[in-house]
Amino acid sequence: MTENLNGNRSNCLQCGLQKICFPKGLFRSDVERLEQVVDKMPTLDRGEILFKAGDKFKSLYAIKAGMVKIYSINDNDEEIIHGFYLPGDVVGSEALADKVHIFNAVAQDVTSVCSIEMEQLQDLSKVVPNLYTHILSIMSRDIVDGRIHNELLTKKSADQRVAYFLWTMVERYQLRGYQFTQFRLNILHKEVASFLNLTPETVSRVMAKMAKDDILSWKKKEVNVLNIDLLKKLAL
Amino acid sequence: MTENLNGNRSNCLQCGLQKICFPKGLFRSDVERLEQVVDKMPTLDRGEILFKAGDKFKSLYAIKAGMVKIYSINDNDEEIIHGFYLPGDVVGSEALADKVHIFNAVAQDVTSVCSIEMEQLQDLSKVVPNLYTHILSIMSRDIVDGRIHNELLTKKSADQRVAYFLWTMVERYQLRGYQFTQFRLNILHKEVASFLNLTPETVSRVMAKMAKDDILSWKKKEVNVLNIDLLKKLAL
DNA sequence: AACTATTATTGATCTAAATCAAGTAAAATA
DNA sequence: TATTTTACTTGATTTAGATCAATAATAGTT
Repeated sequence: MTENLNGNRSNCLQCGLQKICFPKGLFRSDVERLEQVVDKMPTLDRGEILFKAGDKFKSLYAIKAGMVKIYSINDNDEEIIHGFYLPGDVVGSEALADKVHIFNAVAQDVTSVCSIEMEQLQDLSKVVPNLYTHILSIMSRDIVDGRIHNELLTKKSADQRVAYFLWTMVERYQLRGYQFTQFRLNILHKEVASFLNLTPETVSRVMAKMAKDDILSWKKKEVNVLNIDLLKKLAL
Repeated sequence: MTENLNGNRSNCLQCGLQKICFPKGLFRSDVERLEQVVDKMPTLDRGEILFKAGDKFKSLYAIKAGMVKIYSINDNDEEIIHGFYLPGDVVGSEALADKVHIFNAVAQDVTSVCSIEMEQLQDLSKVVPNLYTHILSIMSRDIVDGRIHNELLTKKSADQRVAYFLWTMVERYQLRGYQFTQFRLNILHKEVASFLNLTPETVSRVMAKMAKDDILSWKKKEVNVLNIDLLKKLAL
């Protein structure tokens, strides 16, 4: 195990995200060992880069606070957003095969991230085999999420896509114990549009309809959920 | 290591797919050990099920010959095809998190499959740590493939989607050392349509155009590539 | 506070591919 | 082989959401 001189050693045992994040399902003794290879990184401001396409892959990243957006740029210079990641989520695993990142990850908001160096993690896995099982789980979820998202984009109407996006954000914040009937969502319409394969105009029109129907309002980054049941019904 | 009484022990070292399939990148000694946990399954006929949504996950499957289609059924009873898998490809990893399959896998043609029981694989990984690295690679590729496919479905025209699909099939068969200017492709138009989020009518129209332009013909399951450069150009 | 640059809204028009329709061809079954 | 079913083809019409356009609101900067 290498010395950690500059990095800020994290404290998984104390962290409120234990039940959601990387230590999920590990024994207390294993989490104590895991801590040894997890570093807290300097806080990122909105727009700051966590990694970008072409960067060498060295670590997985667990979001501690804030939000991270994963995206690529296509031939048309369009930004294609593949996901928004919240506290407890782990990003970077798609680079494991080639050890090079092929997507970009930027802080969507003031964001704090723990880095888990892959080499150290693999060393530790020899002692804590559960760790590998856990990475496998995270990745299999990513595969499934990708396919579900595919289905959303290809089989659902604009109304359903926007409703589903908002409803899952509500669900995810709720799971993390946040206030979820009223929360800050620092995402632009054009980013939602990119994620859902719509135009900002269409997102705007759907939002207007939702506000009119007293389902949900989203003004100046503040989401107000007015009728969660109707939102869910629209989403599914 | 449990006894293997009924299964047909496979022979990875003799298999022509070594360079593509699961043993890729493993030492000869490791492949010898891997063989011990790989069983050849009875050949599947077209339409026969490898696993279906709801089945308990026990094994990963490596395709030895033929083709496997992975799909789900949505609320509208539509078949949503997530991928066609060729010899050397490994399927089933998306079930690792919950140990339950949520997609269906059926033989698209006469198909032969090797099964790799996950528990045995995990036992073996304690001795051959490279094995885990390899599963991780396979899964990270699946994640990336999903996102690339997403981009195909959302940003490309019907012409481009069909061209890309055919071109990748050509590439994949070529990689496997098959004849690729002329090959059997036992997939229905409506299946291509499902995979590419199009209608069979649109696929038919695109194919008609490609035949007219002497790029590629596909009649009675037989593909004839007439101009691979033009096909590639259309695809990218 | 004034200025500038983004972002969001709303309406009018357009378009790629879906849907509808009506046939032909191929494959499966008797 | 004849019959039935399933798959493919081609044309006419429709439609959801994109694009174009012209403000309005918001955020960032001097």
